[in-house]
Amino acid sequence: MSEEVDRTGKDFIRQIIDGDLKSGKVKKIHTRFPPEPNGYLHIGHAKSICLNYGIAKEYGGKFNLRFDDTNPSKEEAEYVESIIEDVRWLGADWEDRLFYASDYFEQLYEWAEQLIKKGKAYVCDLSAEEIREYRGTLTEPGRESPYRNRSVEENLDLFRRMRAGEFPDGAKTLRAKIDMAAPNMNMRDPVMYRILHRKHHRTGNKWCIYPSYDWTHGQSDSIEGITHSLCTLEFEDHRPLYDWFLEQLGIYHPQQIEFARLNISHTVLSKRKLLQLVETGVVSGWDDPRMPTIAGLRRRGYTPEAIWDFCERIGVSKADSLVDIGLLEHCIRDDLNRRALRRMVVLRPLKVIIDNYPDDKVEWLDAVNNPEDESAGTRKIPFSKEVFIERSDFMENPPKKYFRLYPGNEVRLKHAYYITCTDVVKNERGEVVEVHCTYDPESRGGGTPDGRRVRGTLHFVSAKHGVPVEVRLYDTLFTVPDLSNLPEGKDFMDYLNPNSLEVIENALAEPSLSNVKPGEKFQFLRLGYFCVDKDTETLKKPVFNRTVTLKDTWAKIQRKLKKNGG
RNA sequence: UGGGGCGUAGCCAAAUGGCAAGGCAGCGGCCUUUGGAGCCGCCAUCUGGAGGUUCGAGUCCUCCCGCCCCAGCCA
Repeated sequence: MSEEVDRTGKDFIRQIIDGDLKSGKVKKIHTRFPPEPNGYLHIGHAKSICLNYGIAKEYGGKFNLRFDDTNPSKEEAEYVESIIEDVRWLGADWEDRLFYASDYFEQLYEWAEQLIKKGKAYVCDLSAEEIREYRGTLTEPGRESPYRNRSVEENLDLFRRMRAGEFPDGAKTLRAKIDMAAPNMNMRDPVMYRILHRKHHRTGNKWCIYPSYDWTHGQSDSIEGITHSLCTLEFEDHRPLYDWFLEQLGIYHPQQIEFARLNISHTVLSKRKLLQLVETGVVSGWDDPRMPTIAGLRRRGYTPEAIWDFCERIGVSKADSLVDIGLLEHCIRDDLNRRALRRMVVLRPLKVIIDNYPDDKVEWLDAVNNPEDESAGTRKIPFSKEVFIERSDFMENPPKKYFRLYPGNEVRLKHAYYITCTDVVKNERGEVVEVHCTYDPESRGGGTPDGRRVRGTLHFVSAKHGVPVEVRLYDTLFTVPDLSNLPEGKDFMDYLNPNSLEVIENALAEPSLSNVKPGEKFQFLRLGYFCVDKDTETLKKPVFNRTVTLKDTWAKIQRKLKKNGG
């Protein structure tokens, strides 16, 4: 205790921050999340948001949301709106500090003139292709542009005329004058401004030259007084360039720290690939419940709490990783287990007729809403002579360890009665269409005075009370875990999972589910967690998305039996 | 073959020269009116490899191997 910094268990970034605080390098922590509005946010961005906002909160500091909107040809207002919504939904609070890099265009322009005056930047007439040729390769140094030694006066004049719109797109660029032989490619006279006669979503037609990301990012952080600029690994070798700009300008210097971006198995996390999925119609949109976007996860039924939990569990480091999607699923199960109300829904109904139950009798039985939370209370569920059970809960010739309904076996209908299978009715194709049972009136509520045990408990829906609902079952978007390392000639689109969506249009739900609102979440007993989809309003019937299944021990046993030749 | 990073269990990830945390997955068992949840136990004689320094090395040194990123007027 005392002067030792306790770093145990903290990620390396927090350890650095602890050190900076202790040494007095910084007094208050200030972080930011700097998205480019050219697509929807995904779970990888959530990692960054949780890191940046989490740190600001833990250290009593501040957190900014800033759009890095330096490229009007890719960016749209729709994206800034969705991003704002998603960051807010995740619970990160930027208070009154919502900024745009485009807010700094004028300042950036002035700074550019400053560099020109110092002889550290020049207007270059080389075309894009020529710049590439002059840049050299990874192993050979580049050559200096023939325009590199223009006078300050000429550069200033040309740059001002670039701004004034005298030149067409691509005719000229403003470049930093650094070192064409630098082993770090980023230092080989990088482009600071390009001519782009394009309308910007915020500045409109005010500008026809736009600053590059490299020329914008570090200074934006500097302007905002960001103490720790957290970004992903690919910007590590841009850091010397940012340092160079900041030093030439003589302005406040934030500390950049890089961490590894998130990868998750069986999905892709790159805006380019996600855009492709959207544009090719493989998914219904950025918020398709199969998408790893924040909007998709939200529609799928994920909660901000589960996403935060996930981001905390995966940790932060500099090692490339591929996190098992099972961990994400664990997090949402863990959260929903505690808070989701239980309901009964039968996906693929099989009729059960209880022969010794009175024809027109209906009983309303008590059912616990959530065994994990007594305060969730109870509800009434109807029971009658004819009920539906899950087709998979009956087998005429069951394998070993099958505890569900089969001829002669007694099972419990959850919250209701014990029933015993007495007969099976089949159609001409030999398919079971109806099962006959008898019930034990003594077992009302699910237990008997004699205390005898039944191994199986089934969910059910009373036939005459069942409410038709649509249920959408999702699986992973891709069939292989690692989409970053595919065989020669294969593309990630070659591994799309044809069964990533299965729609069940005629499931039957208990009556309490007849009136639900989009976003509401439930556990359907023995099936999984489900979330009411927004289509509920347009389709005029309840539509549920399966967020995640329950853990399925029986499926595991089946797999084992199969493997052992059972 | 230039530069910048990274290698700890099936997957993440701690460790800061003192006897390899934790989580997910997996495997046993208990319990159960959800084959859910919960509970208990097991799961690295070993840190990419080889040498070296040290009483002591995942941590320090040397060499080697492997993987990722950089040649946009994208971010």
